[in-house]
Amino acid sequence: MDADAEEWADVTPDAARRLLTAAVQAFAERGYHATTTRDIAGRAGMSPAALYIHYRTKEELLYRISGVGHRLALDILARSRDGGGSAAERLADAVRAFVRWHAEHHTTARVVQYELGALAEEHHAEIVGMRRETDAAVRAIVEDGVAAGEFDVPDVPGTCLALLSLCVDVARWFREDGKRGPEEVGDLYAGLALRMVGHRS
Amino acid sequence: MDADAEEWADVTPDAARRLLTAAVQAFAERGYHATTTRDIAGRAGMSPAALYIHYRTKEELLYRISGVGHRLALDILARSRDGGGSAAERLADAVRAFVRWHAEHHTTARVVQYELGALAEEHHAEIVGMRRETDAAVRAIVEDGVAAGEFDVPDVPGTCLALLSLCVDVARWFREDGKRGPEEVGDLYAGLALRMVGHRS
DNA sequence: ACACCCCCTAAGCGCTTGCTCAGACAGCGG
DNA sequence: CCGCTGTCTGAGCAAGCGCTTAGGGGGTGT
Repeated sequence: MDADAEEWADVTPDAARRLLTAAVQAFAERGYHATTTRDIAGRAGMSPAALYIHYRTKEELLYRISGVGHRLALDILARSRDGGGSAAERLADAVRAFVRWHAEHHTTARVVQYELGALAEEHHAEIVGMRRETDAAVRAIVEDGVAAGEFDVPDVPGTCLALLSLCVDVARWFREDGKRGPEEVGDLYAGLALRMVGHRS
Repeated sequence: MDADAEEWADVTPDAARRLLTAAVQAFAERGYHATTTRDIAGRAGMSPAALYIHYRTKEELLYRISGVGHRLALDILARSRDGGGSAAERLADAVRAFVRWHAEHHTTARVVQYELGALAEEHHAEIVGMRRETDAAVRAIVEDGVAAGEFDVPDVPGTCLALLSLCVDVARWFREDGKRGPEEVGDLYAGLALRMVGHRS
Protein backbone atom coordinates (compact mmCIF):
# COMPACT_ATOMS: atom_id res chain seq x y z
CA MET A 1 0.00 0.00 0.00
CA ASP A 2 2.40 2.66 1.26
CA ALA A 3 5.38 1.19 -0.58
CA ASP A 4 6.35 4.67 -1.68
CA ALA A 5 6.49 6.03 1.85
CA GLU A 6 10.26 6.50 1.89
CA GLU A 7 10.16 8.94 -0.99
CA TRP A 8 8.13 11.42 1.02
CA ALA A 9 9.79 10.87 4.39
CA ASP A 10 10.94 14.47 4.65
CA VAL A 11 7.55 16.02 4.03
CA THR A 12 6.13 17.57 7.19
CA PRO A 13 3.84 17.79 8.98
CA ASP A 14 2.44 14.31 8.99
CA ALA A 15 -0.91 15.37 7.55
CA ALA A 16 0.75 17.04 4.59
CA ARG A 17 2.61 13.83 3.80
CA ARG A 18 -0.52 11.73 4.09
CA LEU A 19 -2.27 14.06 1.66
CA LEU A 20 0.65 13.83 -0.78
CA THR A 21 0.77 10.04 -0.82
CA ALA A 22 -3.01 9.91 -1.11
CA ALA A 23 -2.79 12.22 -4.11
CA VAL A 24 -0.10 10.07 -5.72
CA GLN A 25 -2.26 6.99 -5.48
CA ALA A 26 -5.40 8.73 -6.71
CA PHE A 27 -3.63 10.46 -9.62
CA ALA A 28 -1.94 7.21 -10.64
CA GLU A 29 -5.19 5.24 -10.57
CA ARG A 30 -7.59 7.67 -12.20
CA GLY A 31 -5.50 10.50 -13.61
CA TYR A 32 -5.25 14.07 -12.36
CA HIS A 33 -8.44 15.41 -13.91
CA ALA A 34 -10.57 12.48 -12.84
CA THR A 35 -9.42 12.81 -9.24
CA THR A 36 -11.42 15.04 -6.89
CA THR A 37 -10.07 16.90 -3.89
CA ARG A 38 -12.69 15.09 -1.85
CA ASP A 39 -11.20 11.77 -2.95
CA ILE A 40 -7.69 12.81 -1.93
CA ALA A 41 -8.81 14.12 1.44
CA GLY A 42 -10.89 11.01 2.01
CA ARG A 43 -7.94 8.68 1.36
CA ALA A 44 -5.90 10.70 3.85
CA GLY A 45 -8.69 10.37 6.42
CA MET A 46 -9.53 14.04 6.49
CA SER A 47 -12.26 16.46 5.47
CA PRO A 48 -12.04 18.17 2.06
CA ALA A 49 -11.20 21.51 3.65
CA ALA A 50 -8.09 20.16 5.40
CA LEU A 51 -6.32 19.89 2.06
CA TYR A 52 -6.21 23.65 1.69
CA ILE A 53 -4.38 24.19 4.96
CA HIS A 54 -1.31 22.44 3.55
CA TYR A 55 -1.64 23.14 -0.18
CA ARG A 56 -3.08 26.12 -1.95
CA THR A 57 -4.56 24.24 -4.89
CA LYS A 58 -4.96 20.74 -6.24
CA GLU A 59 -2.41 21.61 -8.92
CA GLU A 60 0.19 22.37 -6.25
CA LEU A 61 -0.05 18.76 -5.11
CA LEU A 62 0.74 17.59 -8.65
CA TYR A 63 3.57 20.09 -8.91
CA ARG A 64 5.15 18.90 -5.67
CA ILE A 65 4.86 15.26 -6.70
CA SER A 66 6.26 15.98 -10.12
CA GLY A 67 9.18 17.93 -8.70
CA VAL A 68 10.21 15.29 -6.18
CA GLY A 69 9.78 12.50 -8.70
CA HIS A 70 11.81 14.14 -11.43
CA ARG A 71 14.57 14.97 -8.98
CA LEU A 72 14.79 11.34 -7.83
CA ALA A 73 14.81 9.99 -11.38
CA LEU A 74 17.42 12.51 -12.47
CA ASP A 75 19.68 11.69 -9.52
CA ILE A 76 19.59 8.02 -10.42
CA LEU A 77 20.80 8.71 -13.95
CA ALA A 78 23.41 11.24 -12.82
CA ARG A 79 24.87 8.75 -10.34
CA SER A 80 25.38 6.17 -13.09
CA ARG A 81 26.73 8.73 -15.53
CA ASP A 82 29.36 9.91 -13.03
CA GLY A 83 30.17 6.41 -11.78
CA GLY A 84 33.20 4.40 -12.78
CA GLY A 85 33.64 1.75 -15.42
CA SER A 86 33.26 1.58 -19.16
CA ALA A 87 30.49 3.33 -21.01
CA ALA A 88 28.77 -0.02 -21.44
CA GLU A 89 28.83 -0.65 -17.71
CA ARG A 90 27.55 2.82 -16.97
CA LEU A 91 24.75 2.59 -19.54
CA ALA A 92 23.69 -0.80 -18.19
CA ASP A 93 23.78 0.56 -14.64
CA ALA A 94 21.80 3.64 -15.60
CA VAL A 95 19.08 1.73 -17.43
CA ARG A 96 18.87 -0.95 -14.76
CA ALA A 97 18.49 1.56 -11.93
CA PHE A 98 16.19 3.90 -13.86
CA VAL A 99 13.88 1.08 -14.91
CA ARG A 100 13.95 -0.42 -11.46
CA TRP A 101 12.82 2.84 -9.96
CA HIS A 102 10.01 3.18 -12.51
CA ALA A 103 8.83 -0.34 -11.70
CA GLU A 104 9.21 -0.18 -7.93
CA HIS A 105 7.58 3.24 -7.65
CA HIS A 106 5.29 2.83 -10.61
CA THR A 107 2.47 4.83 -9.00
CA THR A 108 4.69 7.85 -8.47
CA ALA A 109 6.37 7.33 -11.83
CA ARG A 110 3.02 7.14 -13.60
CA VAL A 111 2.03 10.52 -12.25
CA VAL A 112 5.46 11.99 -12.93
CA GLN A 113 5.60 10.79 -16.53
CA TYR A 114 2.03 10.96 -17.73
CA GLU A 115 0.35 13.86 -15.94
CA LEU A 116 2.75 16.60 -17.01
CA GLY A 117 0.11 18.18 -19.20
CA ALA A 118 -2.04 19.07 -16.21
CA LEU A 119 0.59 21.33 -14.69
CA ALA A 120 0.20 25.11 -14.79
CA GLU A 121 2.23 26.75 -17.53
CA GLU A 122 5.09 28.04 -15.35
CA HIS A 123 5.36 24.80 -13.41
CA HIS A 124 5.31 22.87 -16.64
CA ALA A 125 8.20 24.90 -18.02
CA GLU A 126 10.23 24.26 -14.89
CA ILE A 127 9.68 20.52 -15.07
CA VAL A 128 10.51 20.41 -18.77
CA GLY A 129 13.86 21.90 -17.84
CA MET A 130 14.54 18.96 -15.53
CA ARG A 131 13.59 16.58 -18.30
CA ARG A 132 16.18 18.11 -20.57
CA GLU A 133 18.80 17.32 -17.94
CA THR A 134 17.58 13.74 -17.89
CA ASP A 135 17.98 13.58 -21.63
CA ALA A 136 21.48 15.07 -21.42
CA ALA A 137 22.57 12.48 -18.85
CA VAL A 138 21.68 9.59 -21.15
CA ARG A 139 23.22 11.28 -24.14
CA ALA A 140 26.49 11.86 -22.27
CA ILE A 141 26.89 8.14 -21.60
CA VAL A 142 26.04 7.13 -25.15
CA GLU A 143 28.40 9.71 -26.64
CA ASP A 144 31.17 8.49 -24.36
CA GLY A 145 30.63 4.97 -25.63
CA VAL A 146 30.65 6.06 -29.26
CA ALA A 147 33.83 8.09 -28.75
CA ALA A 148 35.51 5.15 -27.03
CA GLY A 149 34.54 2.85 -29.88
CA GLU A 150 32.40 0.70 -27.54
CA PHE A 151 29.11 1.55 -29.24
CA ASP A 152 27.95 1.72 -32.82
CA VAL A 153 25.15 4.30 -33.03
CA PRO A 154 24.20 5.82 -36.39
CA ASP A 155 21.72 8.30 -34.85
CA VAL A 156 22.69 9.31 -31.31
CA PRO A 157 19.84 11.74 -30.48
CA GLY A 158 17.23 9.41 -31.93
CA THR A 159 18.58 6.40 -30.10
CA CYS A 160 18.71 8.30 -26.81
CA LEU A 161 15.14 9.38 -27.30
CA ALA A 162 14.13 5.78 -27.89
CA LEU A 163 16.10 4.57 -24.86
CA LEU A 164 14.40 7.03 -22.51
CA SER A 165 11.01 6.41 -24.06
CA LEU A 166 11.43 2.68 -23.54
CA CYS A 167 12.45 3.06 -19.90
CA VAL A 168 9.81 5.63 -19.01
CA ASP A 169 7.00 3.57 -20.50
CA VAL A 170 7.65 0.88 -17.89
CA ALA A 171 5.59 3.00 -15.52
CA ARG A 172 2.58 2.60 -17.80
CA TRP A 173 2.44 -1.18 -18.12
CA PHE A 174 4.11 -2.42 -14.94
CA ARG A 175 1.81 -4.26 -12.51
CA GLU A 176 2.79 -5.43 -9.06
CA ASP A 177 1.05 -8.75 -9.59
CA GLY A 178 2.80 -9.39 -12.90
CA LYS A 179 5.21 -12.26 -13.37
CA ARG A 180 8.25 -9.97 -13.62
CA GLY A 181 9.58 -8.02 -10.65
CA PRO A 182 11.46 -4.70 -10.79
CA GLU A 183 14.90 -6.38 -10.79
CA GLU A 184 14.07 -8.73 -13.65
CA VAL A 185 12.71 -5.92 -15.77
CA GLY A 186 15.76 -3.82 -14.97
CA ASP A 187 18.12 -6.61 -16.05
CA LEU A 188 16.14 -7.32 -19.20
CA TYR A 189 16.10 -3.66 -20.19
CA ALA A 190 19.81 -3.17 -19.46
CA GLY A 191 20.56 -5.95 -21.94
CA LEU A 192 18.19 -4.49 -24.54
CA ALA A 193 19.79 -1.06 -24.14
CA LEU A 194 23.26 -2.45 -24.83
CA ARG A 195 21.94 -4.10 -27.97
CA MET A 196 20.28 -0.87 -29.10
CA VAL A 197 23.59 1.01 -28.94
CA GLY A 198 25.38 -1.72 -30.86
CA HIS A 199 27.59 -2.86 -28.03
CA ARG A 200 29.71 -5.87 -29.05
CA SER A 201 29.36 -8.29 -26.16
CA MET B 1 -5.43 20.28 -39.17
CA ASP B 2 -7.64 17.48 -40.52
CA ALA B 3 -4.71 15.22 -41.36
CA ASP B 4 -6.61 12.29 -39.88
CA ALA B 5 -9.63 12.79 -42.06
CA GLU B 6 -9.13 9.61 -44.07
CA GLU B 7 -9.43 7.41 -41.02
CA TRP B 8 -12.99 8.48 -40.43
CA ALA B 9 -14.09 8.73 -44.05
CA ASP B 10 -16.82 6.10 -43.60
CA VAL B 11 -18.48 7.76 -40.64
CA THR B 12 -21.82 9.26 -41.59
CA PRO B 13 -23.61 11.61 -41.49
CA ASP B 14 -21.19 14.44 -41.95
CA ALA B 15 -21.98 16.01 -38.58
CA ALA B 16 -21.20 12.76 -36.77
CA ARG B 17 -17.79 12.62 -38.42
CA ARG B 18 -17.04 16.24 -37.58
CA LEU B 19 -17.88 15.54 -33.96
CA LEU B 20 -15.63 12.48 -33.94
CA THR B 21 -12.60 14.26 -35.35
CA ALA B 22 -13.21 17.17 -33.00
CA ALA B 23 -13.27 14.75 -30.09
CA VAL B 24 -10.03 13.12 -31.23
CA GLN B 25 -8.25 16.46 -31.27
CA ALA B 26 -9.65 17.58 -27.94
CA PHE B 27 -8.94 14.27 -26.19
CA ALA B 28 -5.40 14.21 -27.59
CA GLU B 29 -4.67 17.76 -26.47
CA ARG B 30 -6.21 17.81 -23.02
CA GLY B 31 -7.12 14.24 -22.17
CA TYR B 32 -10.59 12.71 -21.95
CA HIS B 33 -11.52 13.95 -18.49
CA ALA B 34 -10.33 17.50 -19.10
CA THR B 35 -12.38 17.75 -22.30
CA THR B 36 -15.95 19.04 -22.09
CA THR B 37 -18.80 18.15 -24.39
CA ARG B 38 -19.16 21.89 -25.02
CA ASP B 39 -15.58 21.98 -26.28
CA ILE B 40 -16.14 19.08 -28.66
CA ALA B 41 -19.35 20.54 -30.03
CA GLY B 42 -17.72 23.94 -30.37
CA ARG B 43 -14.83 22.57 -32.41
CA ALA B 44 -17.34 20.88 -34.69
CA GLY B 45 -19.20 24.16 -35.09
CA MET B 46 -22.35 22.98 -33.35
CA SER B 47 -24.30 23.54 -30.16
CA PRO B 48 -23.64 21.24 -27.15
CA ALA B 49 -26.97 19.47 -27.60
CA ALA B 50 -26.18 18.38 -31.16
CA LEU B 51 -23.65 15.90 -29.82
CA TYR B 52 -26.39 13.81 -28.26
CA ILE B 53 -28.24 13.33 -31.52
CA HIS B 54 -25.33 11.27 -32.89
CA TYR B 55 -23.82 9.79 -29.72
CA ARG B 56 -25.50 8.75 -26.52
CA THR B 57 -22.69 9.80 -24.19
CA LYS B 58 -19.27 11.38 -24.22
CA GLU B 59 -17.81 7.96 -23.41
CA GLU B 60 -19.32 6.54 -26.59
CA LEU B 61 -17.18 8.95 -28.58
CA LEU B 62 -14.07 7.63 -26.88
CA TYR B 63 -15.20 4.05 -27.41
CA ARG B 64 -15.74 4.60 -31.13
CA ILE B 65 -12.37 6.30 -31.51
CA SER B 66 -10.64 3.58 -29.56
CA GLY B 67 -12.29 0.82 -31.58
CA VAL B 68 -11.42 2.27 -34.97
CA GLY B 69 -7.88 3.09 -33.87
CA HIS B 70 -7.13 -0.32 -32.45
CA ARG B 71 -8.53 -2.01 -35.53
CA LEU B 72 -6.28 0.09 -37.82
CA ALA B 73 -3.18 -0.56 -35.71
CA LEU B 74 -3.90 -4.27 -35.50
CA ASP B 75 -4.41 -4.54 -39.27
CA ILE B 76 -1.03 -2.94 -39.88
CA LEU B 77 0.73 -5.53 -37.75
CA ALA B 78 -1.26 -8.44 -39.15
CA ARG B 79 -0.39 -7.42 -42.70
CA SER B 80 3.33 -7.51 -41.92
CA ARG B 81 3.05 -10.76 -39.99
CA ASP B 82 1.33 -12.50 -42.92
CA GLY B 83 3.56 -10.90 -45.56
CA GLY B 84 6.42 -12.65 -47.29
CA GLY B 85 10.11 -12.61 -46.55
CA SER B 86 12.31 -13.58 -43.67
CA ALA B 87 11.35 -12.97 -40.06
CA ALA B 88 13.79 -10.08 -39.98
CA GLU B 89 12.16 -8.45 -42.98
CA ARG B 90 8.70 -8.95 -41.53
CA LEU B 91 9.70 -7.57 -38.13
CA ALA B 92 11.32 -4.53 -39.72
CA ASP B 93 8.24 -3.99 -41.88
CA ALA B 94 5.90 -4.36 -38.92
CA VAL B 95 7.80 -1.94 -36.71
CA ARG B 96 8.30 0.57 -39.51
CA ALA B 97 4.62 0.61 -40.47
CA PHE B 98 3.36 0.52 -36.88
CA VAL B 99 5.61 3.37 -35.79
CA ARG B 100 4.83 5.34 -38.91
CA TRP B 101 1.15 5.12 -38.18
CA HIS B 102 1.66 6.21 -34.58
CA ALA B 103 3.67 9.21 -35.75
CA GLU B 104 1.48 10.21 -38.67
CA HIS B 105 -1.75 9.84 -36.71
CA HIS B 106 -0.29 10.78 -33.36
CA THR B 107 -3.44 12.55 -32.21
CA THR B 108 -5.58 9.49 -32.78
CA ALA B 109 -2.85 7.22 -31.46
CA ARG B 110 -2.49 9.28 -28.31
CA VAL B 111 -6.16 8.83 -27.51
CA VAL B 112 -6.09 5.16 -28.46
CA GLN B 113 -3.05 4.34 -26.34
CA TYR B 114 -3.35 6.62 -23.33
CA GLU B 115 -7.06 7.12 -22.63
CA LEU B 116 -8.02 3.46 -22.25
CA GLY B 117 -8.64 3.93 -18.55
CA ALA B 118 -11.56 6.26 -19.18
CA LEU B 119 -13.58 3.60 -21.02
CA ALA B 120 -16.59 1.98 -19.37
CA GLU B 121 -15.83 -1.45 -17.93
CA GLU B 122 -17.40 -3.50 -20.72
CA HIS B 123 -15.89 -1.38 -23.47
CA HIS B 124 -12.53 -1.55 -21.74
CA ALA B 125 -12.66 -5.34 -21.67
CA GLU B 126 -13.45 -5.45 -25.38
CA ILE B 127 -10.53 -3.20 -26.26
CA VAL B 128 -8.14 -5.16 -24.05
CA GLY B 129 -9.04 -8.20 -26.14
CA MET B 130 -7.90 -6.40 -29.28
CA ARG B 131 -4.65 -5.45 -27.56
CA ARG B 132 -3.94 -9.09 -26.84
CA GLU B 133 -4.19 -9.78 -30.58
CA THR B 134 -1.70 -6.99 -31.18
CA ASP B 135 0.65 -8.61 -28.72
CA ALA B 136 0.21 -12.01 -30.35
CA ALA B 137 1.03 -10.62 -33.80
CA VAL B 138 4.39 -9.30 -32.65
CA ARG B 139 5.16 -12.46 -30.73
CA ALA B 140 4.43 -14.60 -33.79
CA ILE B 141 7.05 -12.79 -35.85
CA VAL B 142 9.67 -12.92 -33.12
CA GLU B 143 9.08 -16.60 -32.45
CA ASP B 144 9.40 -17.32 -36.17
CA GLY B 145 12.74 -15.58 -36.19
CA VAL B 146 13.98 -17.48 -33.16
CA ALA B 147 12.86 -20.83 -34.62
CA ALA B 148 14.58 -20.01 -37.91
CA GLY B 149 17.78 -19.09 -36.09
CA GLU B 150 17.61 -15.51 -37.35
CA PHE B 151 17.12 -13.96 -33.91
CA ASP B 152 18.80 -14.45 -30.54
CA VAL B 153 16.22 -13.64 -27.86
CA PRO B 154 16.74 -14.90 -24.29
CA ASP B 155 13.32 -13.66 -23.09
CA VAL B 156 10.73 -13.66 -25.88
CA PRO B 157 7.66 -12.37 -23.96
CA GLY B 158 9.69 -9.67 -22.23
CA THR B 159 11.32 -8.52 -25.44
CA CYS B 160 7.97 -8.41 -27.26
CA LEU B 161 6.54 -6.33 -24.43
CA ALA B 162 9.47 -3.93 -24.74
CA LEU B 163 9.13 -3.75 -28.51
CA LEU B 164 5.46 -2.83 -28.37
CA SER B 165 6.02 -0.42 -25.51
CA LEU B 166 8.73 1.33 -27.49
CA CYS B 167 6.59 1.67 -30.61
CA VAL B 168 3.44 2.76 -28.81
CA ASP B 169 5.23 5.45 -26.84
CA VAL B 170 5.99 7.25 -30.10
CA ALA B 171 2.47 8.65 -29.90
CA ARG B 172 3.39 10.38 -26.63
CA TRP B 173 6.49 12.28 -27.68
CA PHE B 174 6.04 12.78 -31.43
CA ARG B 175 5.52 16.39 -32.55
CA GLU B 176 4.70 17.47 -36.06
CA ASP B 177 7.18 20.31 -35.88
CA GLY B 178 10.02 18.08 -34.68
CA LYS B 179 13.07 17.47 -36.79
CA ARG B 180 12.18 13.86 -37.53
CA GLY B 181 9.24 12.91 -39.75
CA PRO B 182 7.20 9.70 -39.54
CA GLU B 183 9.32 7.87 -42.13
CA GLU B 184 12.60 8.67 -40.41
CA VAL B 185 11.30 7.54 -37.04
CA GLY B 186 9.93 4.37 -38.61
CA ASP B 187 13.29 3.55 -40.20
CA LEU B 188 15.18 4.31 -37.00
CA TYR B 189 12.89 2.13 -34.94
CA ALA B 190 12.97 -0.74 -37.43
CA GLY B 191 16.76 -0.84 -37.04
CA LEU B 192 16.54 -0.67 -33.25
CA ALA B 193 14.01 -3.51 -33.23
CA LEU B 194 16.33 -5.77 -35.22
CA ARG B 195 19.11 -5.05 -32.76
CA MET B 196 16.85 -5.80 -29.81
CA VAL B 197 16.07 -9.28 -31.14
CA GLY B 198 19.75 -9.97 -31.76
CA HIS B 199 19.54 -10.11 -35.52
CA ARG B 200 22.95 -10.65 -37.09
CA SER B 201 23.17 -8.08 -39.88
C1' DA C 1 -50.29 22.55 -50.55
C1' DC C 2 -49.37 19.65 -46.85
C1' DA C 3 -47.51 16.57 -43.25
C1' DC C 4 -43.48 14.27 -42.17
C1' DC C 5 -38.88 13.44 -40.54
C1' DC C 6 -34.33 14.54 -39.64
C1' DC C 7 -31.09 17.74 -37.71
C1' DC C 8 -30.32 21.32 -35.01
C1' DT C 9 -30.59 25.10 -31.14
C1' DA C 10 -31.86 27.77 -26.74
C1' DA C 11 -32.59 27.07 -22.35
C1' DG C 12 -31.88 24.86 -18.42
C1' DC C 13 -31.95 20.78 -14.85
C1' DG C 14 -29.65 18.31 -11.26
C1' DC C 15 -25.32 17.44 -9.71
C1' DT C 16 -20.37 17.75 -8.77
C1' DT C 17 -16.41 20.46 -8.82
C1' DG C 18 -12.45 23.32 -6.62
C1' DC C 19 -12.29 26.09 -3.06
C1' DT C 20 -13.75 29.29 1.18
C1' DC C 21 -14.99 30.59 5.77
C1' DA C 22 -16.55 30.85 10.51
C1' DG C 23 -15.85 28.41 14.31
C1' DA C 24 -14.08 24.41 17.36
C1' DC C 25 -10.43 22.15 19.75
C1' DA C 26 -5.78 20.88 21.52
C1' DG C 27 -1.28 22.29 23.10
C1' DC C 28 1.55 25.72 25.20
C1' DG C 29 3.96 29.96 27.13
C1' DG C 30 3.06 33.10 30.65
C1' DC D 1 -6.16 31.33 34.43
C1' DC D 2 -5.82 33.61 29.75
C1' DG D 3 -4.78 34.13 24.98
C1' DC D 4 -2.33 32.63 21.01
C1' DT D 5 -1.07 29.56 17.29
C1' DG D 6 -1.58 25.77 14.32
C1' DT D 7 -4.79 22.19 12.75
C1' DC D 8 -9.12 20.53 11.51
C1' DT D 9 -14.40 20.34 10.44
C1' DG D 10 -19.34 21.40 8.75
C1' DA D 11 -21.60 23.97 5.79
C1' DG D 12 -21.84 25.95 1.64
C1' DC D 13 -20.83 29.12 -2.60
C1' DA D 14 -20.17 30.09 -7.52
C1' DA D 15 -19.07 27.88 -11.54
C1' DG D 16 -18.95 24.29 -14.60
C1' DC D 17 -20.21 19.59 -15.71
C1' DG D 18 -22.92 15.84 -18.66
C1' DC D 19 -27.07 15.52 -20.42
C1' DT D 20 -32.37 16.55 -21.45
C1' DT D 21 -36.27 18.81 -23.31
C1' DA D 22 -39.28 21.70 -26.11
C1' DG D 23 -39.50 23.62 -30.21
C1' DG D 24 -37.99 25.54 -34.92
C1' DG D 25 -36.60 25.22 -39.78
C1' DG D 26 -35.55 23.08 -44.16
C1' DG D 27 -35.75 19.37 -47.44
C1' DT D 28 -38.65 15.45 -49.35
C1' DG D 29 -42.65 12.57 -50.84
C1' DT D 30 -47.30 12.93 -52.06
